[in-house]
Amino acid sequence: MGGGLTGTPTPPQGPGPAAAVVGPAPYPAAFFDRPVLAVAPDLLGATVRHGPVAVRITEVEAYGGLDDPASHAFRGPTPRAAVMFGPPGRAYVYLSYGIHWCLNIVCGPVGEGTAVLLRAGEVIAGREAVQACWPKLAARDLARGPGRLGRVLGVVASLTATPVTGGGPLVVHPSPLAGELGDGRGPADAVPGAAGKRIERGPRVGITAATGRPWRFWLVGEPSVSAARPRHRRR
DNA sequence: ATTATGATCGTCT
DNA sequence: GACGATCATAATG
Repeated sequence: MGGGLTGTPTPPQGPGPAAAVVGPAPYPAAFFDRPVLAVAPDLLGATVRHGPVAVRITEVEAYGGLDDPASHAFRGPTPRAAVMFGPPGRAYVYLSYGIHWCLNIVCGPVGEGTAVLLRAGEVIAGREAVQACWPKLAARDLARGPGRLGRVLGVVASLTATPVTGGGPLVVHPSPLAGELGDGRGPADAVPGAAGKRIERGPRVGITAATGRPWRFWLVGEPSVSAARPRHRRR
């Protein structure tokens, strides 16, 4: 894993309502209070939970602050982007193309304005209910793409600015054993976090500015990551 | 297989 | 008033 903070974090939370949830402790705010380019790859393999649904993150993008023309924070703390300049470890939710609610996690110290966009993942809890809602989608496609990921998790505007470090409706934590997916993999095959997985990086997608920055990160070999699928090249 | 287009609305100019 | 950090569907090779 990366340097320093990626080990098992010390849970800052005492017992409370959130303690009833079984699983690893959430990442503390200090995990997100680092350069966004350090946090982004460290989030690969982590889990986002909202109610009964949990997604294991397989693809992310880093967005900078005033220095990143592709970032919503580029124009400063406008009403929409103000959350990005707030404390790290909180959700930044925005409406994409008038249709899709997409989820970011704010990073860095207050005033920096950086965040990680969660672009794709694998549904590892609540999958039956999710599948029932979108029966035409293959399991690997349920949370593929930021719009679908947000949709599966039930991300809505009111979640913006809520902490993901515990005590809020959204929680990000180190990935538990993936065995609960029930897709043939037993707990013995489960991979905690991104351990054993290769991480690749490349340009961000869907943007028109700063396209040269390789600020997109993904787990190699994950079906939910479109870039991981070898493109059939014509001869 | 790839390409084109409509949906739909908050945000910023 | 224009433009998206996108997706689903339809048309076409």
